[in-house]
Amino acid sequence: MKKELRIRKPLDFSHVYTNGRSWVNGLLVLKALHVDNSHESRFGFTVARRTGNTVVRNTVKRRLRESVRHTLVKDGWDMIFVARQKAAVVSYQELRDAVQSILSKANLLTIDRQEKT
RNA sequence: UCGGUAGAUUGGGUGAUCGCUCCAUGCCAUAUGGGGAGGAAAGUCCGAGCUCCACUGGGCAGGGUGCUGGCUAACGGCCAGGCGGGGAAACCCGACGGAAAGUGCAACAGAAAACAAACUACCUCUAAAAAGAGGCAAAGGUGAAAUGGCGAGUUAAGAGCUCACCGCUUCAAUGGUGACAUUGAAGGCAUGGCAAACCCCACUCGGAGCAAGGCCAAAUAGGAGAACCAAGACAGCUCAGGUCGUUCUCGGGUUGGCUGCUAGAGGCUGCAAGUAAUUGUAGUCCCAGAUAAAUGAUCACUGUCUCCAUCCGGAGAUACAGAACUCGGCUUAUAUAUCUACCUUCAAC
RNA sequence: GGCUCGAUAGUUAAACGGAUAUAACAAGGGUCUUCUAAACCCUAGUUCGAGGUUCGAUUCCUCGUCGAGCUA
Repeated sequence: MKKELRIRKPLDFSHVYTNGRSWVNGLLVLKALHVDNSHESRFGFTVARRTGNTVVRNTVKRRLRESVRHTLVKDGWDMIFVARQKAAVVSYQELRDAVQSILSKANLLTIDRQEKT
C-alpha cells in the first residue's frame, strides 16, 4: 500500500475517531468518515497493545493491509480498522472475509467485487 | 554404551505470482539492477563513542566498585591465577578489603549474648541436715551463635595451670610481579558474630540525552517603557565570583520538512605474538535505514520431529521473538538439530 | 526512544530485620431483635514471581513480570 493511501497523522486519526461512523464485527471495528470524492480512499490500522507482542501485532496489521489491498472500495473515504483481540488468533482467510463483510455492511464496496490484479 | 560436564554452531530450504521500502542508473505519471530483522533486534542493568550545557576556586554531601595479575576506548565485562565452598570426577559456585578506629544490633529461650559474670552441678570449710562462706568453670540444659579442639599430667575439685598434636597470632627465611603458599621459631588463648547495619580504607564518577543537536519553512510586534541584583536560573547542596536576567504595564503564535542516519573501536579468511582474553599484519567484502513504523500475502515442492497406518500414504507441529543514533558487555526468553573436548560413583558389556 | 517510581486481605492504606503481618470499609457466618439497621464476635493474605545475604526477610541485595508517571 502506497504511503499516500495510508492515514499517517495523529490529527487525521483523531478526526476520524471523533466524527466518523462505526461498524462492528467479531474480529474488527471499522471507523469511516466521508471526506471528498475526488481522491482515493485512505486507510489506517490500529492494533492495541493488549492484543499480543510486537510480532503478533505486526502480523495482524500486515494481513489487514494485504486483505484491503485485494478489495475494491469506494473513493473519498478515510477508514480506520481496529483489530479486536480475536484477530490475533485467526488465519488470513478468516480475516479477509471479516474485512469484506464489514465493508459490505457499511456499504463501502464497489458493485464489482472482483479482486484487483 | 547409559549417564554427566564444558564449549561452539544452527535457528529450515527452493521456486512462482502479487505487493512495501531504500540506494544506484537512465528518464521524469515510469523502467532496469541491487539491498532489506536478531542471537538475543528484548530488558535498559553497566561501559563507551557522538551531541549540547557547565567547565573560577573553596567546603560539605551523594553514587559506584571491592582477592591478585593482565586485556580493553571503557566497564560492574573477559582471560589467567590464588583462597574458600560443593561434587565420586570432569567441573561448578563465591558482593572474596577492614570487626585488635568508632557507634550500633542480636526477638524467644537461656545463669550469661560481649563484659564480665555463675542457674543446676563439682570441691573445701562451718554444719546432723537445711542454710551460709569460699574455690572452680570440666559436665548439664537453652539457643542460629556460649569464651580454642582432643588426649595426658597436675589437683580438695577443677581449669592452657602445664605438656604433645591440630588450630590461632606474631616474626623470619624461601618461592612467586602479586594474591598467596611452604618451612622454621616464638607467644600461650588474648582477637566471638553481623559491614547486601551505620561506617572506615583504597580506587573512581560533572550533567543530560539523537524527542541530543543543527538548518529551513510557516507564524509573529522575538518587542516597547520603568525598577532592581531582593528573589530565580546556570542540572546534588552551599559560600564567594561571574553570566543569564527578573519584576510591573501593553500585546502573540507554531507542533511541518530536511539533516543528524549509517564505512564502523566493521565483518570474513590467512599468518605472527601471547597459556588465554586480546593484539599486530596481509588480503578481501560493503552487509537494513523505517517514522501510525517497510522487510509482507498466497500457492507448490521439500527438510526435521511426533502420531496413525502392513505398505502406498495421511494428519499435526516447526521455538523465543521484530531494528529505531552506533558499538562493547551483562541478564533474561528460546522448538529442535549438529560438532568438539573431557569424566566414570552406580548399572550393563 | 529515553528517564523515574511502585506492587501487602475484595478495596484503601500501615509496618524498627524477630507478634499468629495491623486498621478501616466491603463480603460471608453468628449474637442481639418480631424483622431490618446499628452494635458486638468470628472468618479469609504463597506480603507480585525466582534466587541470594542473614540464625531469622514484608523490610536488605540481584534478576524477572506487571502497572503508573515524566520527557517533544
